[in-house]
Amino acid sequence: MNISQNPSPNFTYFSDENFINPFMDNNDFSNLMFFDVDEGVNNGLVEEEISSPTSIVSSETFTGESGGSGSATTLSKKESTNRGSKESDQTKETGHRVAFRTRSKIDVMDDGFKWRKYGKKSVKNNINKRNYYKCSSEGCSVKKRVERDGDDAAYVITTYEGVHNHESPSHVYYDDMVLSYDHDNWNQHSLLRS
DNA sequence: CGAATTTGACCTGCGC
DNA sequence: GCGCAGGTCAAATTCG
Repeated sequence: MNISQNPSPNFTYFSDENFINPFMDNNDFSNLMFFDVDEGVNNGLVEEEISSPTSIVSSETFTGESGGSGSATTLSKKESTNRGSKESDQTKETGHRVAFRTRSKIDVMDDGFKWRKYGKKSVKNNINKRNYYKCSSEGCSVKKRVERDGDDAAYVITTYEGVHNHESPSHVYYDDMVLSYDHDNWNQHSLLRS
């Protein structure tokens, strides 16, 4: 498998035209989009701005600060689904989720992190299979889902869950973009940029 | 031969 | 309570 994708949930990358895409050969990021995966509300698929290049919809932390509107609720519900004590604690700390859709010829993009595939499933409303990956780095429980858009197979929807507790093995592309990233201000960043 | 992937089974939550 | 859907596990298989 290929070392995969991106957005180390430490992201800050993909900042508009400044984003240096390592896989430009296979992807058309003119339609890259970020989704606020506040599932249940809009299913993460914010169908808008397709015409505007690299529109960042939003990205939020799930670490339910009491101020959060709906996402906190969603998260706690999620957490309860964790089996027993397995990774619930970890998930709490890394309850960070981001989804984005890219127009790509390949399913799995190389984001510098190493992922191990642990599942594959066909989902409703999508003839394509959804693939499940975990960060293969020891102690890092970040997960990723990758699926082709059911409406337009030219697009790949990637969802990251959690935050890497380590740096990207190939910390190359977005070096200076990531360094100053501050979780708590990510929203502001995206809002400002957009 | 060890590591990674595949894939069917199993588990859990949710809606009816 | 039941069935469906999504997510994860783990044995079998494939790959380097």
